[in-house]
Amino acid sequence: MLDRRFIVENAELVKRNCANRGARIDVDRFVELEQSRKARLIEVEELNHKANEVSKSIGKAKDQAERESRKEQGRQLRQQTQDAQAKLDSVAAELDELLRQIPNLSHPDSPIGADDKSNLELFRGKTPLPEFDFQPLDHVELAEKLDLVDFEAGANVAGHGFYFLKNDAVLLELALQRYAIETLMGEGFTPVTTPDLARNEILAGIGFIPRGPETQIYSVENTDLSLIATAEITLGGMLAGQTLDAESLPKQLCGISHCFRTEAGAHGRATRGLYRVHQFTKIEMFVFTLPEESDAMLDRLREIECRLFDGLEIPYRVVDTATGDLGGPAYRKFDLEAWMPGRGEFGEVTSASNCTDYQARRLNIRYRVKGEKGTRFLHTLNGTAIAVSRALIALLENHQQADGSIIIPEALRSWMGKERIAGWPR
RNA sequence: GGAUGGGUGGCCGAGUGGUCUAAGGCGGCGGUCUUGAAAACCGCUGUGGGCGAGAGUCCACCGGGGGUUCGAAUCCCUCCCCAUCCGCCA
Repeated sequence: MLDRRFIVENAELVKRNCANRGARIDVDRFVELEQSRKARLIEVEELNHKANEVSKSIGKAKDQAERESRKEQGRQLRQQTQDAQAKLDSVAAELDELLRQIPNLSHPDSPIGADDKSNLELFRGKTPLPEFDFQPLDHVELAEKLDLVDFEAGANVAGHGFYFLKNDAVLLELALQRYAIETLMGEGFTPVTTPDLARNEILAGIGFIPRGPETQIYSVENTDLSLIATAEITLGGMLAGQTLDAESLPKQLCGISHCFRTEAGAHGRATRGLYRVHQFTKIEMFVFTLPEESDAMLDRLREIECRLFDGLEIPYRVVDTATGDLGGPAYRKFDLEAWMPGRGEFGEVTSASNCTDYQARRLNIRYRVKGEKGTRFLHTLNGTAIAVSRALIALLENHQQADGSIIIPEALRSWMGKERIAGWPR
């Protein structure tokens, strides 16, 4: 969320930003409520002050009669305080509701537009689009012929959108994880495996809405826990409530987790195969930085993603995400979209965001500069290293051969233990 | 899951209803002394917020939330977390 005072002092800017992002928020109402909140806060503080004075005087009162009269005075003041506090609370609650809906500011270079149609292609990866001298198959057909994925069993066990990986697909998943982790460790990231569940409070701090008809989140009945949609949630939550020394930044984590998504309302749209599934494994980067370093760090995350996909020899394009497609927390977002021959189009495989202090303010993560008074909110960034299910699609479809085999890119061979998934006679 | 003991400032730790304005120590910062340093001594040293041009002043904060009371770190309820033991278990 944004700083309250900033919103009041920059109401026009915030309004314009909300419009660019397609967020319908009554910013004027917010400003009005914030002013009212301050007035009520002053009232409560003054009453508290008076009541504190009275309470202190009781201990020093000289006789019983005086004590009793002061007590009565105290009772009245406390009653008034309570009434004033109730008014303050109700204003604050409405204000907070609004505040949480206001999206982050946007980077001046982010393309302005209502949705992903306005996303701006920046450049392409090193690998050219494949040219097949045979009719290429999509990953679902390939997986079936090579016995790599069992969608039917997944559906029987857990429903549509679930699947079993089998045989070389399992080795590929492990190889992809190892490849990503080794690369990131080389970049100074600390590898972690994270819980696959988190408290709803943490989900909300990162910017997810755990309940409601539109939610992407599976929640666990009779608890305040949800299945995580990304390790961003747990990695960001790892330091919730903490104040770090500036010298300890940046803190770079990479987490392996499963990701669970209900995909509510997504039916009928790209639901074939592994593209839009309810569960997948993902290696995620998460970074806590100083504010002045977050822009450069976002570029770095994007570069790492490019290196990972160049290494996998998968063609992709890099996209600068339009304001209307940024979601709530992101200030700027770059996606990598891999070429997927089966779909005949590019499909999102990674996403890197600079969330500036938006998540840090919600999660109360601060830093302290040696010799300076007070603390400030740090910046958080996240980026996909490898989302296994979508990386699998791109790998299988781009590296398929005329004989039905799949060539394993050089970078994965040592982890995979082979250079080819054997095919079948076409 | 059950039992017991805990959670206090950057860290350790005292504090069981009213000068708590949270003792004391460690660490940190500044000073005295010294050629310099150490030691010793002296002083300062939390976070968030309100009002104020500022000096300053007020409010809140002792794991989170709620309650009792004129008054809560202290009493009550509840949740979370930590430690130890028991049970279950890969």
